[in-house]
Amino acid sequence: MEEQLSERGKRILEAVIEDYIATAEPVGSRTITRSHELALSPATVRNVMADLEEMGLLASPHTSAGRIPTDKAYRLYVNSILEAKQNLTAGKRDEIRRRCRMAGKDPAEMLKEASRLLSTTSSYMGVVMAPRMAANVFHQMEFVKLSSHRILAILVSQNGTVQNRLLETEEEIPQEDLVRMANYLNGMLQGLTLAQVRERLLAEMQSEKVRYDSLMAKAIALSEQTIRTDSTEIFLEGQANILDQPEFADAAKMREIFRAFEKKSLLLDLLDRSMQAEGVQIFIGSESPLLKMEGMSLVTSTYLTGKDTVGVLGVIGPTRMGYGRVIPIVDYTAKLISRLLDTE
Amino acid sequence: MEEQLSERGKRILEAVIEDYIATAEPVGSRTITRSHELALSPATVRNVMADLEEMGLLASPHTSAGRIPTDKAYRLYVNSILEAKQNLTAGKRDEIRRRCRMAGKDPAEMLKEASRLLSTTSSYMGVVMAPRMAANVFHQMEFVKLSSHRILAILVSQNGTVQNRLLETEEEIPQEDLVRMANYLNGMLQGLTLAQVRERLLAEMQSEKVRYDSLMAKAIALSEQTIRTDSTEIFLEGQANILDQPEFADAAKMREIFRAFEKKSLLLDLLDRSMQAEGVQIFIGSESPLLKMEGMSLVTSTYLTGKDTVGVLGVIGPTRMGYGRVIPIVDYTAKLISRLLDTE
DNA sequence: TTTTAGCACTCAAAAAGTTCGAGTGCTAAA
DNA sequence: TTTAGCACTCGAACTTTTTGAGTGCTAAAA
Repeated sequence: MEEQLSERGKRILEAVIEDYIATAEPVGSRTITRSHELALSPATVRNVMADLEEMGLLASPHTSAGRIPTDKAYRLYVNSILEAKQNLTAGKRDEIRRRCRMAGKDPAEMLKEASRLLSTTSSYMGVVMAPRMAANVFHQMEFVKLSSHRILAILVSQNGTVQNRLLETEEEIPQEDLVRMANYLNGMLQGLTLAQVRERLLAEMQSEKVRYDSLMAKAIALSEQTIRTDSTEIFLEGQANILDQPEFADAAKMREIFRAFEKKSLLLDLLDRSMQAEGVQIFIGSESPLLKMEGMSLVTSTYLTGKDTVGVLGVIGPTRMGYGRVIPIVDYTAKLISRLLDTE
Repeated sequence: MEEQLSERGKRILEAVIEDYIATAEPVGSRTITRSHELALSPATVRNVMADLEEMGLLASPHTSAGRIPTDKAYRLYVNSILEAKQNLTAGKRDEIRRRCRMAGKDPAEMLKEASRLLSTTSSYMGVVMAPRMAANVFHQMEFVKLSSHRILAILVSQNGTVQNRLLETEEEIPQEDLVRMANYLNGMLQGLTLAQVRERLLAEMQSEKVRYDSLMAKAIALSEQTIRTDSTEIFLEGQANILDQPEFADAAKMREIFRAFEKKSLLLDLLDRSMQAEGVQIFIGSESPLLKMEGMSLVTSTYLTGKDTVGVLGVIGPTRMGYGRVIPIVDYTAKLISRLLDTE
């Protein structure tokens, strides 16, 4: 804080971070002079490291161990990476593309595959938050009669998402009425988001003209029932990957983490927050409000359909994560998903 | 083997198993005389235990530790439990019923909830294998036109399962043709299982009469595309529960287990096998062909719709599992699910 | 002024050594 | 056939010792 970070300090800090990322062991002055050619003696490095420690960028677990980067140091490091946007190798890019394509057209399927993909390519956990149902744009609605009192309502959104709901009706509704209802609704709701659709339906239910037309009243009641869901889905894959991280080797820690992720609501908060801003975002350990996230970081990026940010995806790993490797993966995957969702 | 198991031997074996289940520690002669009133001295118990060891029912980790039951002993124990069918407390039964009801009508949703339920009530892992899609009975099929070249095909099975598939067509098919196609198919396929449907469609594609009717040819081709899935879904819940089991406390073991369950195919084999016979079945540790199952047991029961066994559900836990508690849970849940699926 | 060599010091982790006690098997008496 | 008694075993837990990577400081070299 007090003093400005010198060029040399920066170099050494980077070296510490990189070594620590690679080994998960506190790194000492000796190690650094060997692995990064800095043309400096360990003693000098020690002096600099002491300064860095004072600035709150390094910490020593105990006197006679090496030092480890603090969250603040990671932040600095990550910011410098974000500036110098790296690119993926062509191979990686191809792999990602290929696997996303494979998943087919169903958006949910595709997002799940993306999550799996993020986890395998990063070797941490992959996470994808599906677009809020309410943000989807209405495309079409159909009612299919299954038996005298059971109707299957089908709601198709413009991005290709399909929702079904089985409805039980009091009285039998003839097939041709169902068709008329669908036509009427399709005309009325064209191009609205599902959130708007909902509002519209509720308004409509109050209106005079509907009171006198029991068929329309029914139609509206039915569609209101159909649309009454807004749980946001989260795909979390590759949890087993974090078992390989040495920092979580002990059983108690592991348990804590698994328990934390079992409740997806915590994760949801975090992802929601990263949807506020566009593009790649990074939460490092203590920066996150999620208590149990101690020792973990989250790299996310938003994805869009058209011009609207609709969802967010990313990678969760230890704070000591290969950011340089992970950031481009997340970035590229988000862009790809945006493109794939858009062509629909 | 050699010698027949005496009544007293049986009592003592049971005592060892129960203590071991409760504590996960090797149990010694002393402990047993205290916790189960057998009116025997430790020395006598020791003698009997030595016999049991010779019969391959007990094993000692080392000379100066107590003894632990072998898989063979568990088998014996479990068989005697199975005979003396225990019942659940009314409270537990109510809870299970309540939670299953809550899940609503969608079969997939219900099975997932059942899996979660099995995991929380047993405090091990819950697993449910959904009915093979192919075993479902065809009820109805509809085609909904989304845009000029995109059709949404909807397949409804008699148990209420709905499948959608987006199809792209070369040429535009008018809405009324789609309706005719659906009618034709619905007539033809009524009451067949999806497996039979598939066969029928393939046969039909060859037949003369279809060759000359391009509309029918199209219909059949489309529906064939729709039905072309047969992945069996498995719901596995409560994995975090096994982290609490002391036998899996060390990190390496945990990792192994999580990795094993990540590939659901292994589990699928095992569940498939337990579908061969009806009712509650138990696989104990080494009896299972699944290598990684070392130290784990599986309690399953089949569930039915009508008279046909369609799926299997159960609990996976350590070999040292509270069988007496788990077996009735699994049994009751399977019966309940059968009933709920049936009323549809 | 900055860098480096030298040195005493620290402290966790690994290795080696102790102690403790639950549990065993055997023998001989009840 | 059962039990009391006893010597013996051996892992778990605790202590002690050793080791070595790493540190901070000082004083000499650049």
